[in-house]
Amino acid sequence: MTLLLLVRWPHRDRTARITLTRPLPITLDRSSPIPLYFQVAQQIEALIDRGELPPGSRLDNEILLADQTGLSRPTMRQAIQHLVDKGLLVRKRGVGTQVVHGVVKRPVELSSLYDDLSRSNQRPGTKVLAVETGPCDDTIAAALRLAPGTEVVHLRRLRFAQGEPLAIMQNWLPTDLTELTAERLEERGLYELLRGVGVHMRVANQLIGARAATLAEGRLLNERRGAPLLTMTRTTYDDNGRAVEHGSHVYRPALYSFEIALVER
Amino acid sequence: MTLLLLVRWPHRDRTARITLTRPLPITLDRSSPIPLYFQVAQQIEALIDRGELPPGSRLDNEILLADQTGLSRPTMRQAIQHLVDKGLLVRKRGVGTQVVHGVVKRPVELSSLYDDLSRSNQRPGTKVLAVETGPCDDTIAAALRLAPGTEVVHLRRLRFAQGEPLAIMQNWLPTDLTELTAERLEERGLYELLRGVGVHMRVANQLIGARAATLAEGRLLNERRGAPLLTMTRTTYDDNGRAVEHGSHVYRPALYSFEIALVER
DNA sequence: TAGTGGTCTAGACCACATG
DNA sequence: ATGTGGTCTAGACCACTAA
Repeated sequence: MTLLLLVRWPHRDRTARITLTRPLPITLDRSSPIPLYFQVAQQIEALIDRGELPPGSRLDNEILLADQTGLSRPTMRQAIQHLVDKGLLVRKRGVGTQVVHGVVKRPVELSSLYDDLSRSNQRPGTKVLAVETGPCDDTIAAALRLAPGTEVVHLRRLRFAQGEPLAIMQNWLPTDLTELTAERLEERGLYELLRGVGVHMRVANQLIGARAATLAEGRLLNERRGAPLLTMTRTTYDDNGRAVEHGSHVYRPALYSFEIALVER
Repeated sequence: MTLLLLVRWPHRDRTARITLTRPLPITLDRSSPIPLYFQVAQQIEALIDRGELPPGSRLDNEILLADQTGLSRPTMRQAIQHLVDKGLLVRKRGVGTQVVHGVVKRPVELSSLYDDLSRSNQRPGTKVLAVETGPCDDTIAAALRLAPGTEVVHLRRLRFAQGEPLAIMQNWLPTDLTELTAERLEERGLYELLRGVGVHMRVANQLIGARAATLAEGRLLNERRGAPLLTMTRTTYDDNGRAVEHGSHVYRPALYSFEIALVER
């Protein structure tokens, strides 16, 4: 019977439905400041990570899950939607919710605006090449939504990972955010410093491309002139919608790449 | 007074609060199959596009907006959250909701899994270099979650934009999805063909990098050997969580780059 | 202190997929 | 016909921000 179906609708999922015999072991702490939906999402994610919810396995439906945990349906729904947005679950109306296949590697958080390299292998090193304040040119002014010629801070840093040069990072920021010194920048990432002074970064637009290394870039990165480099320019906005940072970075592609999860909503 | 504040908390938004004098002109069609929250989101987005809600302007609070439109607060909230997820709005508890600064360019839809190049300038052309069926190697098998040696379809295409070669695209797909022919692939994108036979793509993981062109790639792309190329490998999953496509593409960086919006949730 | 968004509840009706 | 997720309502309480 099943085989016949596969022949007639060959694009159907051919893996057997894996259904848990027991309800999900979710425990809630209603006195915690962590939202209930988030507690649920974290625990389901942990189950997926530990393989207790293998790829392709089906979750119970929303209403049943809500009953089992003692939550309302909208709250349980919010938890599940959170994991759908992260690319861990897939749902289809009339069918149900499944763990997505192919979770070898946790997709990089779309939501994280952390300094790109703080998650780089082991101790990332930083050498600050320049910290200067001066009038910005028209390009930077346009990116930061400032009047041309406004004073901005200009950073130029060289990043290392495991002793190897990894990236040249240039950034421009409004002068009034915080006092940036080479010492601080060599022990903490730029984003970490900004968060530490109360800047809440919310939205960023990134443009990722490639180009050949200049001679100067090659010297800094141990590459020859003309070697391919991965480039990223980015403007970041805070929770007031104000531009707080513009960056122009180049990476050695053998040591760094961008991993992105896309989700259809 | 305002100036004093700016001196004491200099990282605050220095733009004057722009508040609309009139309620948002939202009209609803309750008989439409389009969800109400989506109708609202579309109309607010249109207002932003037309400049009637300029960058930095503040929206009324959720409850007021819900009253004005005759919707419940959760529904209005869903509409606003939709635009926050798209990077158009920014909200802060205790403060309100604003249009984000810097909307020169509509960020590319994170949600869209459309064929990368169908949005490329004007008439994109395609030359199909190969359409073959055969056993896959271990790399492809792992990417598509198939047993090694399973038969798969292998595509190799050259993309043009305005007559210029733009990208070499290789893709591998399970054989049971649809019948792919060179003719079909030259008039429609791969994703469009897949959607046309009922495949609903939901999640994709992309890895973006760079490397030097090989001699063969250079010949196809009008580049010299060693020229920098932008690379993207991707695996796409459907609404059953099944891998439906794996791609490995190289792009000429002068003609193509990736634009991405990141949103902190 | 007042105003905002963040979270949560307990229902309801509907569209869609499946058998 | 049944079961699923998608949408919607009308409230409620809380945490955070700003004045």
